[in-house]
Amino acid sequence: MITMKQIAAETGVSVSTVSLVMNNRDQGRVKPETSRAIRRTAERLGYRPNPMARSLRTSRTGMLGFISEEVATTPYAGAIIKGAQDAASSLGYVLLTVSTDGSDRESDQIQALNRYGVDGFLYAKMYDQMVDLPAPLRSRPSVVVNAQEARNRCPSIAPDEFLIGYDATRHLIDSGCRRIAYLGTTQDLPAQTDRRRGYQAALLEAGLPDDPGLVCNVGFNQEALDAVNALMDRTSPDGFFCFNDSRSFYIYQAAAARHLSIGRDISLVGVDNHQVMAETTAPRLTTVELPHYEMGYWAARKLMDLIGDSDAATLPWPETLAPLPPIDAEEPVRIHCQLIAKDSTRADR
Amino acid sequence: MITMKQIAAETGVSVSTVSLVMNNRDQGRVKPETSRAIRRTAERLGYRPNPMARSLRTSRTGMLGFISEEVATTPYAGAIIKGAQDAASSLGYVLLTVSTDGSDRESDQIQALNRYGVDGFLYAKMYDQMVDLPAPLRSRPSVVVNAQEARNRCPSIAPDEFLIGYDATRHLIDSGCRRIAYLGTTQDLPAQTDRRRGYQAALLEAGLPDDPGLVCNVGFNQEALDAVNALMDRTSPDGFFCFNDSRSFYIYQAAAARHLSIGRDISLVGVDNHQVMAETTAPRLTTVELPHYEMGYWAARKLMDLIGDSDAATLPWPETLAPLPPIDAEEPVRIHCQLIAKDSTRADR
DNA sequence: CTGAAAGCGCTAACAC
DNA sequence: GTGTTAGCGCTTTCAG
Repeated sequence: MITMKQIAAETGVSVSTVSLVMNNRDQGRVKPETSRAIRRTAERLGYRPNPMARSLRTSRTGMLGFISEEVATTPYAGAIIKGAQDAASSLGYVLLTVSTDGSDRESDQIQALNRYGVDGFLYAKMYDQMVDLPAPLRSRPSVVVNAQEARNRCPSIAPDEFLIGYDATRHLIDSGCRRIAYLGTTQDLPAQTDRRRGYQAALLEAGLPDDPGLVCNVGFNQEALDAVNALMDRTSPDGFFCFNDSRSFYIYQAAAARHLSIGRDISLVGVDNHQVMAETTAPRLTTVELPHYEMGYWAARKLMDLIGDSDAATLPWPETLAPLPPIDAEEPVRIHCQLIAKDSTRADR
Repeated sequence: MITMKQIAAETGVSVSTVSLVMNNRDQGRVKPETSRAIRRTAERLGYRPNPMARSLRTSRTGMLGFISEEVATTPYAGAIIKGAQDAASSLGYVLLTVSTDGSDRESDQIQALNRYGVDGFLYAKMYDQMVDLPAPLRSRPSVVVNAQEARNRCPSIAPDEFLIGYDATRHLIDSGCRRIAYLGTTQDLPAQTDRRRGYQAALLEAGLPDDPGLVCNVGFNQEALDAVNALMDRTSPDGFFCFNDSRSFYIYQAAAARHLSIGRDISLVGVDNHQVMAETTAPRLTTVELPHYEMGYWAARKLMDLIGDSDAATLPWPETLAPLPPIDAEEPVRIHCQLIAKDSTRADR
């Protein structure tokens, strides 16, 4: 590791001058040619500042604390982390990650992050829910990811659940479906109620009846499969909007048993049903993507903004958020869901 | 943040004495009662050392760099991270994570980690493969996770692929299956060849014929499904060993179309088929778990050992690695696969 | 046994 | 314009 001292010696100036130049505080304070000389040797020697030493004076480390629960079980954490990571690293920040499964260890972990001097916190959840920001975070820059802060104590970013239901149903309608079933969950989640509201809104708007017999909320296993079988026998829908992967999977099984082909005989829009269909191609098989990457990205950007990093504003929004895809695609299409950002404009775009 | 200076002032001693005591270097150097007094005020004030300041002198930060590619797409990264995390945090270490998708950014990321002064590196891959440890890591303590270092430049930990095939097949045999199919992948992976060898070994050992007609390597989509359908029509196996999630899924579809029930009519052992069956319960539906968590844990432990932390030896091995489960379970069972650790005894146990 | 002093790499007043 | 100085929190000789 090469230090300012060495640059100073090499260039024949003092350390403070080097410091001024390296921090771009040399406007009108250091003679331009001195500046240039310093920059050149810094370049030549491959100087990189030592963040630790710097933090001792500035109490800013360039590290963001990333707190998430149950990282282990879901694929989504990775995507969120990656998004946050990308935003962070393009501004020279770095992520200090901890996962907290046992709830009591959470405050220990936060302690640890604080000792390491993180500049702020990303508090991520694995599914959209109401959360209380942990007390130790309330006095520090924090952003909630994939959830909503109950008392609006800090910015947060989460999927627009209503729009998910609306877009998915709309997509099925536009593909020609007329009897569209909603296969939801029996769990009491904001996502469940809001997506269903979106589903109904789309039906109404299209002048289609909102037939309660087409709504089916199921749990797991045989019981769920039985319910789906009953639904199909009773109402023979031509399109399905599925709450998640496992729900899509029941449709798959029921359809196979009836020798119905997804995409040919019936259409299906599932939320995040990546796993089930990762390697399947079929028309009229549609995935609503939960934009975990984008949420992570947005949150990190917002956090750096909160911290006071003026460069945060210059960060581009990742291009992956596209408008609704064409409906007649031969390949499975992906609907990118919108986000709701609290405390600022809608996802800032 | 409360500092040594404050403790010194409060106790009426000098900072250096406090330092000695807090680092447990006070044996026979500091009067026991002074030590006790210092410890008491430290306790009372809730003193925690500042790792940044310490690292300035010792050039040890207590941070481990975690490098992984394609974190975004797979659920496994999370599990590995969590394992590493848990091992690390129980010794007071913390994880600095970076993900490198673009290959050229990798060295930048490593640079960044180095500037932050990480004590060593975990280099994780998303599937078992041969890797070359990146050059900048070769001179630093490093451990390869879920892959094998081509030139044995550093310790590594990876699943025992042969044993996966053997255990899975053995499990099917023990459950009464006699015509066991292997549904593999057409990709050229070490996992594919080794698992298949294990499959054959188990058959031979049980005196069952190794019928090539029962081995079926497929790619994706309709083509794969067709192959599976053909396989079932041709040989009607009573048990399946599936390479991964998507392969299991094809069996599911083919079975449903024949009104066969997994668990009742046919048995299935799939590797890591968590996603497909996460919420399914059925007897004779078995998952071979790839112990990502354990690999992360082992690797972090090994790394801290490499770094020279003597406490690393005291870390317990996580209990989750259990022996083969009973075969007549009513619930789906999980087979925990064994690990192969290079450069030390087999997974240290 | 304990404290004074130097220094890790860097920043920020304040002189010159 | 540039250098001197002090100090962030901690460790580590070295005196006493």
